[in-house]
Amino acid sequence: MKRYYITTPIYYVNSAPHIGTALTTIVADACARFQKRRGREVYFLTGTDENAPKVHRVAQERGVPTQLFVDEMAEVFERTWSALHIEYDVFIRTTEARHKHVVSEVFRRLREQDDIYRGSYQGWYCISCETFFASNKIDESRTCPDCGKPLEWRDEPCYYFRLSAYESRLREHIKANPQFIQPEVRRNETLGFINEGLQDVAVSRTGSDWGVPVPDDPESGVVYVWFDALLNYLTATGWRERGEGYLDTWPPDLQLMGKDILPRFHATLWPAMLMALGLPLPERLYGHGWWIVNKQKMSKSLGNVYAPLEVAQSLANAAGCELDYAVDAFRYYMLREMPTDADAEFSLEGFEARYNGDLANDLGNLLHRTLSMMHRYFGGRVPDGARLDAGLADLFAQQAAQTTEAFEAVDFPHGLREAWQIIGAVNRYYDEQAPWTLMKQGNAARAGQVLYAGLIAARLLSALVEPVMPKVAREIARQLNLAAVPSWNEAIAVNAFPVGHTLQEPKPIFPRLQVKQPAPSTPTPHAGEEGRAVSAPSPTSHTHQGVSNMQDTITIDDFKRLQIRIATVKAAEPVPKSTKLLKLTLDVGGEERTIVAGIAEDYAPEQVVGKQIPVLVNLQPALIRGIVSEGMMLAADVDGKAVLLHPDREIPSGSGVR
RNA sequence: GGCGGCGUAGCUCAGUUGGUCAGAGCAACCGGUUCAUACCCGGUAGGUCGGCGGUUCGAGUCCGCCCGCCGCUACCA
Repeated sequence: MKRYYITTPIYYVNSAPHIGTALTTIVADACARFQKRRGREVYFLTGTDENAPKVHRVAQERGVPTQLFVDEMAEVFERTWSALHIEYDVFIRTTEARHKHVVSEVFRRLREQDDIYRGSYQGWYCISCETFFASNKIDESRTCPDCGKPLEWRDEPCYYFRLSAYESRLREHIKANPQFIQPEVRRNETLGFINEGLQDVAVSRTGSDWGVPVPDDPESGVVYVWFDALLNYLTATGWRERGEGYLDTWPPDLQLMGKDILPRFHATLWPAMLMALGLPLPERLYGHGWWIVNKQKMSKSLGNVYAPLEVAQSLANAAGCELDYAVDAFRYYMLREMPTDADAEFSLEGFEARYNGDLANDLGNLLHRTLSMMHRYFGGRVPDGARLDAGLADLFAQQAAQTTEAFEAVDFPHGLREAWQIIGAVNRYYDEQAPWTLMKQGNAARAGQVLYAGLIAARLLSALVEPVMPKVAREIARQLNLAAVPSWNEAIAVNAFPVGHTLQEPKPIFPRLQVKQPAPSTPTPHAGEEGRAVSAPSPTSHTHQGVSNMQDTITIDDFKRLQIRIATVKAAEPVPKSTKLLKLTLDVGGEERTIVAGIAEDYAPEQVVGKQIPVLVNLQPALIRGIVSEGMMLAADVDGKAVLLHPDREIPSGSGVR
């Protein structure tokens, strides 16, 4: 029987995993675990894309041999995934010999059958984006329209893949197979892209020898990194060396990725390559949305990139919960809030709310109160005559079925909502039946029956939740004293606990996070405020807000969130095309920072160099006039004029202010 | 400009093929309960389902136009 083959993209190794790559990988892992639980044999592939010229360049900039660099980065990815409880079957690296052989062979084959032909290319190329731009798309600055970096002029012979030849077949396939591209937005987008006419794609690049050399023609450089990268999915099945054996895995059942690489790569170039090879196409391509942070895209230059492990670790620290469960909580949050069609907001507050609400109060507390009563009333043993009320049995079965359906559709937010209804139902059931009252009335038999529902629910939930929170599932099973988390099919059994079955002592899995003291009056956002917020964060800007609320008080904890340090101004220069802005280079105690300050009307650059000033250093970075401002200087505001503040005497840069 | 999508309670969002669809969760307020991790349960939301028309016996749910936001794409005469 064919294995369920699921893939993530291979990730660029020039930056560490963030919550975006974590999302794709966690979704893939949850899908893989879900399929396994349902009894399918699964083959789950992830890996790293190491042949990109950009990777080579980054390594060179850091003065590290490229192979060493990619080795280290690949390890960072593997370690991160392992820490996030990702259970992949293969971790592929495109620098592996077996992959390079596949790339060469595919290239050769397609060239022989004239799907790849020789031509030449002239145009502007962005190394960072690995993309060519037509002359009419760029302006005189000759910078990349996407990333703003300088473009290089390329004029060289090169090989083309005959993508245009597959235009109508691609369109027909997409139209005939609605499940092929999901969600629907991406499908429409892809069809739109195809309908504008597909151009042949340049599949060789000169200028860098890092990558797979064009076979039999090394003069032509290396194979285009996307052509190379997409083939990893084929390599991993053993297509080249296993004869027909690879068909136990091929084609992929589910290929997951971010929405950005779906329409033009995975949904056009990739299937066209497969058509050219005469191979079956993937069953389903799924492109999820992106995380946005404070209404902005995550980007390194904005500095709003979260590292998944740090997020989990900080929760573990704050809540006093085991790291494994904090990691699972992070997985839960990723999947519960997973962006599908549109992008979705990622926030620590949202994460904490899910943790306290869904995990501590709902899931954790239900297990805990059930086991507590079982121990208090029945010595931790399942009493005689306990069985599940029929109404609840039906509801459990129904919710499990809904969860299954949603997980199958990669709709985790929906599936988890369905599963959580079981918790609500049991809590209500407890409330109505009040086993504590039954005990006082001496009706232990009935009380045992009521609590039995909680045991069955907890057992069922351990199974339903396993794809999302594997360690938590195991811990639930352990507290229930089960040998293992039940399989998906077993989980719905309603007579799972024999009479006399002993239960472990309850232990909170998710210690509740202490809620911060709420501010006396919660400021509500006013219309129009956002428009002003984008103005340069000059030290005087808040005076324009006018009605600042004097009676608003904050807690000491609020204040402690502000990190203010004394910085020494190392350099200052006016920001071009602005009248109020100075770009300051600061020494913040061994660390150099750039900030943009709105003081140019009051101070000349040379007046501030060497000065020591207080700076809010944990302000969210902002892009101002093309400069990333990593903090905000503090100054007095005298009728709209900035007046610098200095320490009483010279002190070390980086000294804290409180 | 073209194509696609979105705009539903303070917040985050569900709402298959038009007829208990005006909902859930969170936040807030009130009440109940006490087995439990200050937890759980119940109640309270005067939401013109972005606006205006239309189709229909009946429309968040279909059609047209408009406004606002987003994505892709094109930057022409």
